[in-house]
Amino acid sequence: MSSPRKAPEITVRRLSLYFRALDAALREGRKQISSGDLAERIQSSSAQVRRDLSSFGSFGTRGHGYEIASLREHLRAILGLDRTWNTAVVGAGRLGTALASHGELERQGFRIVALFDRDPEKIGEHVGGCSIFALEQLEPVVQSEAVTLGVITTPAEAAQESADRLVQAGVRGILNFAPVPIIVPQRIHARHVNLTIELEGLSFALVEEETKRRRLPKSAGAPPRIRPRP
Amino acid sequence: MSSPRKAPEITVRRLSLYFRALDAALREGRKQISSGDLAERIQSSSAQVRRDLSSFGSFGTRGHGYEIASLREHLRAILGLDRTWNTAVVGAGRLGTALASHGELERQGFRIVALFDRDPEKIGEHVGGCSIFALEQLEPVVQSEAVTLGVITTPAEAAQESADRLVQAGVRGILNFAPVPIIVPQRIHARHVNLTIELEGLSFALVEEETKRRRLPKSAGAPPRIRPRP
DNA sequence: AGTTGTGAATTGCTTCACAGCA
DNA sequence: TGCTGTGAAGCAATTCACAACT
Repeated sequence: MSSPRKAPEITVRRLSLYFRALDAALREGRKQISSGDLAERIQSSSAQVRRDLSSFGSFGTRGHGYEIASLREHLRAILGLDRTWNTAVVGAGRLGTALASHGELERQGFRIVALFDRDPEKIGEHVGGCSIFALEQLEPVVQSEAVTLGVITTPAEAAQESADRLVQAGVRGILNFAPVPIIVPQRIHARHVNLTIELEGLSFALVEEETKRRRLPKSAGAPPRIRPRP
Repeated sequence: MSSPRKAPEITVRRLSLYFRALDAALREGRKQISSGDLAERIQSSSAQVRRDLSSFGSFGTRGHGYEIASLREHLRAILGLDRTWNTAVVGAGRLGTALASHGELERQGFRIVALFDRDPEKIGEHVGGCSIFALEQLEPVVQSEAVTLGVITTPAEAAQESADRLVQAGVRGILNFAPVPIIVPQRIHARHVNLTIELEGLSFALVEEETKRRRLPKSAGAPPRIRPRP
């Protein structure tokens, strides 16, 4: 066991994956799991799994592996999923409403308590059990509902203003889906998800593959056909 | 300059950011840009920028920096954005339709040519200029429309089947938004975006911050008030 | 016998620092 | 002079490999 020092971003990302893999294993009726099995489920290595977990504590038993339910609870607590995070979404477009009606978030403790939009047409509508408010209501609602997380799904132009309002109102973390970076004070935790970038990763990989294939002129995907003897 | 060896994922991700930053600089009327300036725009370091770019070629001029328009074109080509990627979306729920009507994707060359859904009610509807087809139409449509990329926005249960169908039909890359990993053959490039994981990164950070604050009992956010002299 | 937790070795990524060139 | 491109150094993450424990 080691003391809970540091927290490399990428490790935390894997913790989330372990957490889901444990859920799956539990649903299969398993009780114990080895680092090797867990690794396989998230396409990693057993050494990686052990290293990741041991940096937060000593959760396994030598010779037996990890007790699934207990490890799952540990991860839940480490990830902060053992409490409810009241969350506000700014931008009630398709993406914003998709998130609001996305049961998975709710299930993990991210409770969407309000949507905000500039469009007066939308105000008062209900999506997935929560109301759409005018932007001007952001500060009072965030405060009365004790909102700690904000999600921005506005167009690029409105992203920074949305961030400013969220910060002003008192949220501590922001997830930004707008295709521009937002500037927030040091103390605020911000993350950025850009759907285009994910697709660009794929297009890069495909182009790279073509280039590679062109360089070494063997086997173009399909295995070399064996010419039938005459 | 070095030969275009390897391609670390994380570098490619930054190339996408540079690409967008160059767009912004261009809109501001700039013609040249230094590694330092570019770095600032994506919150990185000048050394990082130079290293990243130089691993794909020698695009700058010593003493002057990079010519924005030209560097942008290079990145566009490297990222494969100089062509059109016909893309199919499986799952015409809120997220799927959000993507289909998301102009940004189209603008970067990812043309959504079809949506597929299991629900007979939805079939024949139009979203953002493309039709919703029955799942059974996937293979013929993918082939007739020369689709190379697939996006999965179905519920978890349908994700693997969707992946199988896409692969079977001939796509080469898959972006998966379902909250379960999908298994695809080696030759297929797959990526995974999980909205919950992004939020979990934030909740982890907030919990960690609280823990840290509790350990060193000074300054809880607000600076220590200086007591007014009596 | 089987599997963890972890030092040590390794691999990969980032930053330093400066020669080389416009 | 100013800024790139890049070896070399430094740092971080991963993997190896094995002692420790059930």
